[in-house]
Amino acid sequence: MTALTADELTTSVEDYLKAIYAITRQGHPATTSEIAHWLNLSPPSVSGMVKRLAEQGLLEYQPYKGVELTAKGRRGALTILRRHRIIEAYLVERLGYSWDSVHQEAERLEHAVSEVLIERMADALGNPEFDPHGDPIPRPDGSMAEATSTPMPDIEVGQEGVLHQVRSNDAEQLRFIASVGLKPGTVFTVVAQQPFHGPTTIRIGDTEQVIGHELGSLLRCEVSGEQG
Amino acid sequence: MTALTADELTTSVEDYLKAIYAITRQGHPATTSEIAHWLNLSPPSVSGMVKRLAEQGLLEYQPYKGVELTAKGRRGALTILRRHRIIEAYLVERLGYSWDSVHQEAERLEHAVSEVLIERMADALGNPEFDPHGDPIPRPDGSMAEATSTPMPDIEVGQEGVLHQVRSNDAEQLRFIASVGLKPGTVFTVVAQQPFHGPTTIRIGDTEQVIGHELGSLLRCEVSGEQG
DNA sequence: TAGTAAAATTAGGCAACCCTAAATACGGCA
DNA sequence: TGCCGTATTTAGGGTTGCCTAATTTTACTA
Ligand SMILES: [Mn+2]
Ligand SMILES: [Mn+2]
Ligand SMILES: [Mn+2]
Ligand SMILES: [Mn+2]
Repeated sequence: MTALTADELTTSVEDYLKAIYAITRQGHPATTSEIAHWLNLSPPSVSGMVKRLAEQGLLEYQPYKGVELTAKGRRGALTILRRHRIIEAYLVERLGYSWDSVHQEAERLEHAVSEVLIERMADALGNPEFDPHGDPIPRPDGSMAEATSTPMPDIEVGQEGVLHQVRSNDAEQLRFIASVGLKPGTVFTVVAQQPFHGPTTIRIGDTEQVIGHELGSLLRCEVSGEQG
Repeated sequence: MTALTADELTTSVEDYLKAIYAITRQGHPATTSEIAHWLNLSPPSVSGMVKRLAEQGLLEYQPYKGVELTAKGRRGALTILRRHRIIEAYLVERLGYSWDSVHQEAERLEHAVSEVLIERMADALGNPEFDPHGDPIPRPDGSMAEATSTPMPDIEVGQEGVLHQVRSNDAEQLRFIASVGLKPGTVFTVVAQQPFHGPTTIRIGDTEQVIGHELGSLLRCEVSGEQG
């Protein structure tokens, strides 16, 4: 009776769905330890929860084989993702948050807002397609814009690029990226690229910055042309 | 260790503090059944929780005698009340909510917003002193404006009044009040007042409305003068 | 194909909260 | 003063979610 009627997901469940969605985006089922690591929980906690989620029909679970979301689970994940990203956009646009500080606030609010509030925020912003990190905002029907963009280290030396998307939720990483003058929309030129996963050197305006490969891979850019 | 460091209160605890604050405003300790009724819980649940809150130093509890908030508990209650009322004000001012529909949304959001967000919302609104229902918004230091105002049934026939405050959280009551054309700020004239807790008849613009005594008592007004 | 290290699950617990049923305390009245 | 109804607490349970320690499974390697 509860399972059929209650459409409400708990905060924990919503965060699990988001995590599993993010992990499985990479093309493989989410393993227990990946989920545990993502959510900062112990593997046994994940094992237990995953069983409950499977019972609720939110994911398919094969012991020792990892999990994948069902259509219902994916719908849930996309709903929360929409909430999260609209909240982030709203906080930045209307309440003066910096793009590298909104994530935490959204992480809590996403579980407390109503559908009505989300749609009002979206309307107030003109129904944006991307959040402040360049992540596409799922539409109410679950579809979303796909930003096909290039990791910064893959851009050839001499090319000019625009940073589109920062694929990180880590506050320290985001703060660091912001501190070197990068944010979605920033235009830069690749000055040098070390081989063997070495760092990328870029010029932003008249300052040069060196970005390690690990961080650089999270920066998704559009190549905007040759630079004399 | 947990009790001393962790300043975070759970959603439940925050709602208990608000309830107890509201009840004890009336001048007497809050009884178990009053709290249970206010929060829609069973008395045993309240008995149990109240013990936990006393251990956390949020209230003083004498079995069978009711509870009263400690200074710490009152601080907590006022913090949530500030959050709740600023959220209500923001939703009405900036996101097009009607004053009779914001309460529920605020009831959830109040537990999820950070101090930073609340202060940004308050700043965006110019640090208002009252929420959309006319309730005073506690300031960060815990002080608040005191609206000394008159219950509608106490206004003499022929007097003009301004509705200042609607002392109800009940969605149906609020909707009804809104439906007869009343909201904080509405000017009206008392046309008739039945004795023995009978209804009040008022004129708003050119329509007359009859308000029962129970509802009328929740409507706090300022008498603005004689009306020819 | 046996051996093993890593990954995952099971076992056993705990804290927060809520509930119903049963027992008990309180306060007013006869 | 003693009885009685009401308010309150205690007893006993349930769910969600998280944890550590122990066990089991898997997959890889020798
Ligand atoms: Mn979250
Ligand atoms: Mn984002
Ligand atoms: Mn609440
Ligand atoms: Mn209010």
